[in-house]
Amino acid sequence: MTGAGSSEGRLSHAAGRPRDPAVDRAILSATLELLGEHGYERMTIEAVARRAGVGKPTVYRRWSSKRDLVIDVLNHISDLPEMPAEGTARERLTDFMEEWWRLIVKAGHPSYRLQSLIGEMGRNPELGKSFRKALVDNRRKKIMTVLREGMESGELRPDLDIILATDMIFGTVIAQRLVSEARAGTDGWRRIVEYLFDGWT
Amino acid sequence: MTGAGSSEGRLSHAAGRPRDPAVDRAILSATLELLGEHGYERMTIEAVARRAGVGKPTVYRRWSSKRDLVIDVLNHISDLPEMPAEGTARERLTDFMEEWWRLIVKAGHPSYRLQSLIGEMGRNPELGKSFRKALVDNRRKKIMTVLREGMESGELRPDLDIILATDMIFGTVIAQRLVSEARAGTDGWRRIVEYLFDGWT
DNA sequence: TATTTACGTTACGACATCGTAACATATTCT
DNA sequence: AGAATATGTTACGATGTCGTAACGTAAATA
Repeated sequence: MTGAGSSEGRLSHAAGRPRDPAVDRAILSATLELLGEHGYERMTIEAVARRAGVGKPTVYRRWSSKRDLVIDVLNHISDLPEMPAEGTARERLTDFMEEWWRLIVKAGHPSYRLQSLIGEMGRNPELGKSFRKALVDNRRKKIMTVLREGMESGELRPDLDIILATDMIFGTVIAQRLVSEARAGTDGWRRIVEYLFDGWT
Repeated sequence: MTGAGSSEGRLSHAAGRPRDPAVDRAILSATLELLGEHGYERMTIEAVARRAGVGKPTVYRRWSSKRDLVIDVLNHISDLPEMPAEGTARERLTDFMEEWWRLIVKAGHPSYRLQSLIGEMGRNPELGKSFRKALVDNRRKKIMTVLREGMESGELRPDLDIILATDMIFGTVIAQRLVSEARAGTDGWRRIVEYLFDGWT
């Protein structure tokens, strides 16, 4: 199936009206927003076209199906923030969480409304893997890596259950977003790391 | 709108075939299972009827719409586990988490597959409140209460951000279920409390 | 200017689901 | 036995969405 940019194979610019890349971007952007707002089932191609300011055939000219369009969108999703390379595990995680908060809560980027699709991973046979890749895998891997390095450096207890510890960070973000609706304090999720490293007592 | 049991208003048993309460239960049970498996949109009344072993008109005889049926199901959902009344905050939370784990992971009760619907709360205008009530409110309130009591008793730091702390517990459970698919260790989520009270260092 | 391709509008076929009608049968009470 | 209600089967109308066809217009190149 072809996606956006399928004209790249032409060696020279043949006659005919060239596709407008801005249209591609508008469609992808509209899809991202509506996916977050409605979820996969409720989102319609008609709504995507309207939001993008194009006609439905224009969408189907680029993507052969609704499913392909959503897969393409999920594949474009940013895996920011990056994990800082320098500093202690605590410092790196603190900076990471603050930057993550900045992206999600402060900037309100549409891709970050996708946390609400977290349940689709295990329930949507068509797109489960794409959802997981877009929403979970990359950031979770970064967190696990820094925790492992913290254990190796003696900064964290050597018997830390890494899977559970990673879920504690990741899950807190999900709960803040979906349950408390990210009316998080102004500390940019730094306190998550503080509570986890120092404990509540 | 009438739900199951609407015949209760009859003072005496008039002529006619009485409704079978087992049919009510079969429908509610089938709805719970399919809701967890597929989510609200993909779940169909036809599939519910088939799973319950009844005809579609039998479902619509009791609930006037798909939405009413799902609301009824969500209202029936158990808010177990109970929070133990005795002991320190740590002991009570530890027992609570272990019992929660027992219900969700060990017993595999269908209602506990509903965590995957956590995203519906903010996205589904018809049922958002019902989802929130069924999936979040009661247990979250129990956790917040015991944390507050721990602060008052001096067991927890007096400046603990209760909302965030509650989300740390609640979110970890969500992540364990949806991300790590509850291949939690055999310690029944006791370690969550240990990590949160003692910290990772 | 002619040709080629993109585009939006409109309409449509195919399909799925919601919810209900019609009806024969089953189950209860009077 | 008759009346009343529940039930399942079958079919259906209404509606919505997916995806596409037809067509006139726009935008590019030859």
